[in-house]
Amino acid sequence: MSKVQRQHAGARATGARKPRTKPAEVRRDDLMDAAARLFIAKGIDATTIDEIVASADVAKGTFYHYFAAKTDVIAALRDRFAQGFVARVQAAVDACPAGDAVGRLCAWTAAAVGAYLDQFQLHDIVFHDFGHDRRQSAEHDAVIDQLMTILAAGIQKGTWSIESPRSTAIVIFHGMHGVVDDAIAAGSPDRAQIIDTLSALFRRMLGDGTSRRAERDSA
Amino acid sequence: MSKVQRQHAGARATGARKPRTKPAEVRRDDLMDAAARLFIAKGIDATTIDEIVASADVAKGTFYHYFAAKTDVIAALRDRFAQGFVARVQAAVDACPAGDAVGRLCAWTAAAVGAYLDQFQLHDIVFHDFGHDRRQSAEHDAVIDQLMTILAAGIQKGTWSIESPRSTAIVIFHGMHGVVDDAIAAGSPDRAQIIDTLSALFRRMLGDGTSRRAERDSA
Amino acid sequence: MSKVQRQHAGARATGARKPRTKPAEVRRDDLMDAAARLFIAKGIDATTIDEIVASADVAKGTFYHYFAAKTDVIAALRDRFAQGFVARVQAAVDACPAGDAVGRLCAWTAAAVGAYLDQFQLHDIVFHDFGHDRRQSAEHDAVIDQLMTILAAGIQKGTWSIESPRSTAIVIFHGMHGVVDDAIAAGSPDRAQIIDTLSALFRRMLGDGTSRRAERDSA
Amino acid sequence: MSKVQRQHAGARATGARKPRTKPAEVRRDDLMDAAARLFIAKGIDATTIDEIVASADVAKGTFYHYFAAKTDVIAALRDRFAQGFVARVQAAVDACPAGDAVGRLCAWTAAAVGAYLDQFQLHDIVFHDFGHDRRQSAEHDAVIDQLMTILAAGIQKGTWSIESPRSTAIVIFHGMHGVVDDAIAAGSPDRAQIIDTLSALFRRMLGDGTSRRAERDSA
DNA sequence: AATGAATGAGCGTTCATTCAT
DNA sequence: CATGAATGAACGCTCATTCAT
Repeated sequence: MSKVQRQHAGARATGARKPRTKPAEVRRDDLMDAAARLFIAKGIDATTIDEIVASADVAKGTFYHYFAAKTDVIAALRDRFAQGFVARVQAAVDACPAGDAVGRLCAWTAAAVGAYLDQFQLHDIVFHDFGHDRRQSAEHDAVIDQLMTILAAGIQKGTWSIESPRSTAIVIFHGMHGVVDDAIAAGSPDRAQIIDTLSALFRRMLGDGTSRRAERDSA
Repeated sequence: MSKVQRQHAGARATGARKPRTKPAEVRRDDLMDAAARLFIAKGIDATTIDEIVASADVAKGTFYHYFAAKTDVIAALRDRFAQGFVARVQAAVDACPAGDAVGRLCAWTAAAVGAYLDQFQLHDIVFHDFGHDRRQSAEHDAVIDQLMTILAAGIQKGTWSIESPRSTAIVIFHGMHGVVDDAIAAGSPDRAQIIDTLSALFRRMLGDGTSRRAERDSA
Repeated sequence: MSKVQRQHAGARATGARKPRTKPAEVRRDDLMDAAARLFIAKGIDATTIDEIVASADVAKGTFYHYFAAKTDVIAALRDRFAQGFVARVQAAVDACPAGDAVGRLCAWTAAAVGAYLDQFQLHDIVFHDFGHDRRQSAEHDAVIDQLMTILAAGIQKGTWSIESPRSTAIVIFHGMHGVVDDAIAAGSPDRAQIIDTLSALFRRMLGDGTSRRAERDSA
Repeated sequence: MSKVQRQHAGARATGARKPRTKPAEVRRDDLMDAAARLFIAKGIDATTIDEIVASADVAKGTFYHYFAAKTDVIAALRDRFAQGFVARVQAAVDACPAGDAVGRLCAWTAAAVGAYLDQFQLHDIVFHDFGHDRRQSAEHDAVIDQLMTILAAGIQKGTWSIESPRSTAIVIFHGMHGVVDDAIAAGSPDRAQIIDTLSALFRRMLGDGTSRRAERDSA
């Protein structure tokens, strides 16, 4: 239906509207930051576009200049999150010598626990309605691949012997999520302890000779 | 065409409406079944009360006789699901001798994988918006307790030696979820293989002498 | 997106909301009447649902209880208009003896001019966006059929001889519309004169012996 | 994906944007052509300025260099259409000897049918929301005047005797529109036949001796 | 127990128009 | 001439919930 006739009585009336133009990237980030802040604080559904634009200090139309729909910001936030997570963990892993499979897995565990603990609120937001819940996702796949690469190196060196690297990687990733979630739910999570517990479990699951010997020795 | 015309055409044609009274339990289950069907088919938010009552063939007001709000059906569905899941798994576990910790864990794994595969769609629905995502939930706690009981028996018998039974239980539970999810996402899940893979991983993680010996023997 | 949480703070807050239930037909007509009034006064696009419900003194939701969308009222109004037009004209035609083809055509002309003059504003509204403008429509077809029936009777009796009854009927119908539109545009339309002028033109176009003889005589 | 990303990718890739200046008339016509194309394809209301400028390959602001508002393009399109229609028909009429009233009317009918069939889609667009629908318009008046001039010549020569030339002209014009519309709606319109049918009807309506004599002879 | 008409606050989205560059 | 980021008023529509019958 035609809206031509009544369009824009307002814009004309306001008068002093300076464009306050910013580089597109900055504007876009402003909007994403504002959205993330509000989504975490009150949830996605309870956050209105009006609140987002108010928080980013732009007009409503500007939001739709950068995002086609509300769901688009969520997707953008998800991409940003996933990229950051993988990059952060990878950096920690790469700080270990390429040959030290056990060290790299421990580094992965420590970095993943840390990154997840630092960002779990945003994580919950951006992965809440995505795809078939937690089945299938870019972040998920990237992390699983990351883990499988570490496992493959250890297997090749003979450090570990596992039949299904993919399933193992999945158990590690989801186990990590579960244990951290449990710690968050319980109250004040102790990072060092979570990392120790998980590292021990994972190394044992991988048939790590070191952990087995340690057990035997301590027995 | 307005909704009213259709409704009225029907009402008028029938003449005297019979009360069609059903036992409360049946009505309630009808509504829950209708809701579950629709929730799975189109998602919770996209399902309206109108659709639920239409599917259950009752009037709108009837819905509010049995549930105080839309969220109540979800909660009722969640309880029904959780009870069924735990009961089904427990039955399988109890089919193993009380002393056979390894057997009981394998039974748990097999039953949990089976139950989850059979119900994952409903699972996704009822746990989607619950609490802080997957942190904290009745089902979760019940299952973790169930697992911890199995682990405790094995630890006491000396079959397994683990430091953090709770974390171990969580890794098992979430690992199972993750691997099954991955199989669902991949296409046609092979139950037997999933169960074998998981059982092997879990036994190794528990420091199961049997699995270790098996490894050594095969080496 | 879920609106469950914020739903209906208002309904609860208002307190005293008496249902003021009316028979569905009456409510529906109230809404249609209010819509027609506003559509004529300010145009369809400029009329908001808010105005319609305010004018009909019901809540916004009530509108959507009876009509699925704004376009639905227009369609309902169109049906009501078309039925009324055809019925009114047919009644006038049927007041003439079945054998008097000329009389029936004159009756058609007079009644159509009258009905159109009485309702042209609503006519403009309801047929404005319909189909391919004025090509193809239920009302159009019904009226053309009505006219063709009259013509067919006259042809069979030998009163008229025309090759293309359909085209003739269309010229009559559209000619009538055009002349009445012109009279409306010009200012105060004189019904009797319009009817006389049109009747004379149409009878001549039909090769009406009467009109031809009249011409010859007056010559 | 946000619009901005796409836009920027393009803008950035191109680097220095060439001014791509065109003569004002050409730009204006480009915009009108783009608008006409889109209006016909999706309707006026459904066509946005964004789409028009995208189709004409200019920036949004450029549109407002040439037209003060969206309605202005429609008006410009209407003028262009009306001028073209009248000119085309007039040229055909003027190809007949000034004294041959019947020939000139036939020429008018043939040319009008042809022009309308060639342009009915644009016709529908530009006259859709104009004035009181089809009552009153520049094109309308110009065509009616054109027809009345032809009729006046025939009346003066004694070829025709009609009391209300204006009403007759209107019936001819609207009758033509109606019959062509009907043919369009019916499917593949046969121009020659439409023209023959209309010419016969119109000549009879005008009391054309030729057509009357032809009838008598064939009887 | 069952019905279904009525409610109404609220939100996402659209898009013509402006103007600094 | 040309650009395109920014504006913001306006509106259709949804749907959980109530309550008189």
